[in-house]
Amino acid sequence: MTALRDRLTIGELSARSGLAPSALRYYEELGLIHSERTAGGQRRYARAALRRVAFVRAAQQVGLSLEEARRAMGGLPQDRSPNAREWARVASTWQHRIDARIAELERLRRKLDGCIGCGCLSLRTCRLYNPDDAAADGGPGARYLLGDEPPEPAESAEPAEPAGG
Amino acid sequence: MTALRDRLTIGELSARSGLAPSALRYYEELGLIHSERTAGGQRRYARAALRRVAFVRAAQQVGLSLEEARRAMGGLPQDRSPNAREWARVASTWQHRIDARIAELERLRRKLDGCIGCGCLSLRTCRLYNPDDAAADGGPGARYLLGDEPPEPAESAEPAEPAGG
DNA sequence: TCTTGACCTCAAGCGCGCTTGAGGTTGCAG
DNA sequence: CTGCAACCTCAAGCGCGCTTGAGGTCAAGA
Repeated sequence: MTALRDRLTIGELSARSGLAPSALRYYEELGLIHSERTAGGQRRYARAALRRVAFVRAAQQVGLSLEEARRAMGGLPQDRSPNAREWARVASTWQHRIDARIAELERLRRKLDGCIGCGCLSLRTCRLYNPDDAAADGGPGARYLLGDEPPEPAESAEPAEPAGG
Repeated sequence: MTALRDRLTIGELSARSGLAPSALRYYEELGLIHSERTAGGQRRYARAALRRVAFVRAAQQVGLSLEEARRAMGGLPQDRSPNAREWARVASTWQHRIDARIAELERLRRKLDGCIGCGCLSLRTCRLYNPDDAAADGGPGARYLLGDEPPEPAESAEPAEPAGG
């Protein structure tokens, strides 16, 4: 097997990571992974590259761009296993990212839940469900289904009755 | 105020939704929202468009494409409030999406957690942390940090203790 | 040694989700 | 009626994350 040397060809890395060679070259161009070259100019990857690729994919799942992933991996060595400290630091950054993302989704979920369950299906009183006339607060970008809490109904153009749950 | 008619201009919808007019025109082109036109050809939106836009943005948060969002809103009327049944159906589709996404993230989180906490920081025994030598199973795309469970180390192509130094 | 598939570079292209710009029209306030 | 901001269409462009293709080289098995 060509695979038994301690360096991987791009084809091998591709097979193992599930990413196309073109994608790996692209990652390398962006500085996400690193390779050495044979005398003839072909890429050879250290095994650590496989972990880095996995990292990048996971990063994308959490919503990071490739550039952000690159920065996130700043503390990880290119061709060696990271030590505990390095790993812990990077991973903890992640936990926060992930937690934030989960919280965001749970907020969204609860809002949809509440909307169905709050008994306000008359569609006039539920500010979540029917926010049209209390909008334009909180500056551009306020969208209830996303992060923002509905504003107090103070200057709303429509009579709002608190949605009893 | 120009806003008090029951139809919104694109500028008003833009201000209230936080999206640029160009984005709204684009959404309309894709069939995500709908407008009527004045005699002169300018767009006028029903208030329901605001809800639809919020919906789209939320959909994007959950990871849907605009096309998927369009399909997801298939059950919602263009220019009036949806009824309970319509809403419930659409929203429940969402719950599943959101739940799946959350589960995915929690899986990822737990893996990172475990990696730090499992005591395997020798970096040789932890298959999550150091999966290089058990990879290439599960077909292309197997990446431990994502959804896949690490495979049993049985038929691995390599001796478990390479990587000298 | 020869063969052949895997590899190389460079440039262009694609799909998504918009934005920008040119060139022209509408509609409301004054 | 006039002025001017807001609107219109259409076409092109952008950033991201890759893929595709042309044209050529490398390296390992027979």
